[in-house]
Amino acid sequence: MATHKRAEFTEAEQRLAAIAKALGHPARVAIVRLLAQRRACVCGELVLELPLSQSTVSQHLKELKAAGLVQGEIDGPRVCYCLDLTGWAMARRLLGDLLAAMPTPEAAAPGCC
Amino acid sequence: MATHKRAEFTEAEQRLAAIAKALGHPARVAIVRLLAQRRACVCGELVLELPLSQSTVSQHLKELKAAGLVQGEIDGPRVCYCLDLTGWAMARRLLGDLLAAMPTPEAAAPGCC
DNA sequence: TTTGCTTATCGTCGATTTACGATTGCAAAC
DNA sequence: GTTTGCAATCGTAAATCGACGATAAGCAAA
Repeated sequence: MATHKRAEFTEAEQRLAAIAKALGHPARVAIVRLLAQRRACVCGELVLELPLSQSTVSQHLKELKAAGLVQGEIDGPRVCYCLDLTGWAMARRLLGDLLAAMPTPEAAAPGCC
Repeated sequence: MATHKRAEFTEAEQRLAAIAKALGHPARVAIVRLLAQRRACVCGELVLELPLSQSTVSQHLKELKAAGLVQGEIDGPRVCYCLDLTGWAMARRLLGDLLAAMPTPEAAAPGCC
């Protein structure tokens, strides 16, 4: 099998993978969509909008926060969540780069498949 | 905790999540990048380019195939892998939709955070 | 047919994810 | 100082993931 190239993975690859992973669950896609929709920051309303328990929603929010896609600020007894626009700018850049590198069906590649 | 809305999740949310999940690993990002780079379909060369064993690479390819992002054709003793352009068109659409729904830092939202 | 190469699959292991209820923590209101 | 309400965390259980070596399967050439 020869030896590996041990190239490990690029910083960009890991960042992109982390963002993609954070979006790799329907609930988290739904959450960011909800946050984008009502620009005003909802908090526990998310629980009412989702078919999940409060603790589960809290965990998903934690992962989105870790991925840098969501911010949370304590606002009195409740917590105000909203999108982390800086993180989304990064996501836009990384995803855009990847998609730009992928050929489109129109520009059919001369490849074998 | 009131009762849930039981909205479950949209078809689009699930599709997008599946695609994102497939890209949620650095190795798989690296694989699709390699496939885009050398338009000609590489096969086991991927193993040489990645710091992973043959079986692991095969599994990642299987997941990418399941997500509709990669195609494989048997070509004699080896297998010819390449991007599934139809799948990438879908990915482009779904990811584009999501990113379009997200506010940019310039268009600062009047929200609370 | 047998050999050799390439890829897929099996079996396994530990780590991680997903989900939930129960508990804790915290800030405001009483 | 209590009480109330919201959200985070803990603990847990089932499922999935990521990785590997070993083994099987497929095809071409010898």
